[in-house]
Amino acid sequence: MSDAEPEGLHPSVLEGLIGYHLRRASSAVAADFARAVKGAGVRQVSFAVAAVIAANPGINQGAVGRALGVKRANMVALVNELVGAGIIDRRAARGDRRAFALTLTEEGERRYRSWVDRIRAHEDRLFAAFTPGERTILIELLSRLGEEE
Amino acid sequence: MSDAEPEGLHPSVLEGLIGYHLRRASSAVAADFARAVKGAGVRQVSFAVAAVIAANPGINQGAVGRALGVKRANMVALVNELVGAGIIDRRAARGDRRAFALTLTEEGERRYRSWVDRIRAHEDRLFAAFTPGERTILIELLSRLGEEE
DNA sequence: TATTGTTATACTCTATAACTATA
DNA sequence: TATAGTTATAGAGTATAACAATA
Repeated sequence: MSDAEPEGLHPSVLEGLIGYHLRRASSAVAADFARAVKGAGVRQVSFAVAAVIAANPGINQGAVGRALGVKRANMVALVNELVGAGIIDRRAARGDRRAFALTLTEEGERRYRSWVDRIRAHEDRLFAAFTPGERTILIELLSRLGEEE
Repeated sequence: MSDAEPEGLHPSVLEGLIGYHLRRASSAVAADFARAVKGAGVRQVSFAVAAVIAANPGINQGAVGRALGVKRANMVALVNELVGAGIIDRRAARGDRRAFALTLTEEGERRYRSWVDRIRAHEDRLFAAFTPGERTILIELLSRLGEEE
């Protein structure tokens, strides 16, 4: 059935562990994601940051980090990377002089949309053998796990 | 519904991407795994190695690595770690003088069983809100993804 | 006191390339 | 030529601690 034993090995305890399958699936999907956006100058995390900003213009770094489970210390390089690439704009936030308001630039909007297209194509390819119902169920089950942290 | 936006943010494209939910879920489960086995001297990967050896006594490193998607170069430290901890035994393989046959030691069998107990408890706790049917479906869907590599 | 953003740093994980000894 | 195991090393990814400015 499942093929964690490609050389005809005996199945192990791992077959019954959700964590094991999650680990394998997540790393396989991440590897295909990387192939899909190769040369586009974006990674899973930086795309996630761009997506949260796209949906919430003017949001600050800390809020993006909390939404994604990324530590504030690690947000710095991530935001610098996107600012440096001309994807996002970092302006002083009105009302809080400690914070920055993040928005996509015009160029960033275009790049972001092309990333979304590539990534949707990658998921459609990878999940071609899944029915729409199966995809929905998978997302529903996974989203019950990922939001605690 | 889903809570990737804990501060009342607008939902983003990420909500519809399986890869995103996989990433979050996998890292949340891995973090709980780490808490569950804290002090037991085992990690997700080393447990996986032990599990494959437990189910396939006499198997060699390369085969374990291929079964788990771990590069042979990285298997070395992993096997050394388990040998050093007295969990597994590394003997010359009969019939191939390049390879080693790996088995659990007696002590290793005991430790392995206690790890399995802890890990099953961790999964039962984490998936308490999942029905047995949901767990089965989740494993089934995930196992269609993780075995390519 | 708490929070925003920052720097510096360390630790883990994984990938690649080159080597040896056997097959 | 290919495979089993090894070494060395580099690059991600992520975590912690401490700091300045502001709330």
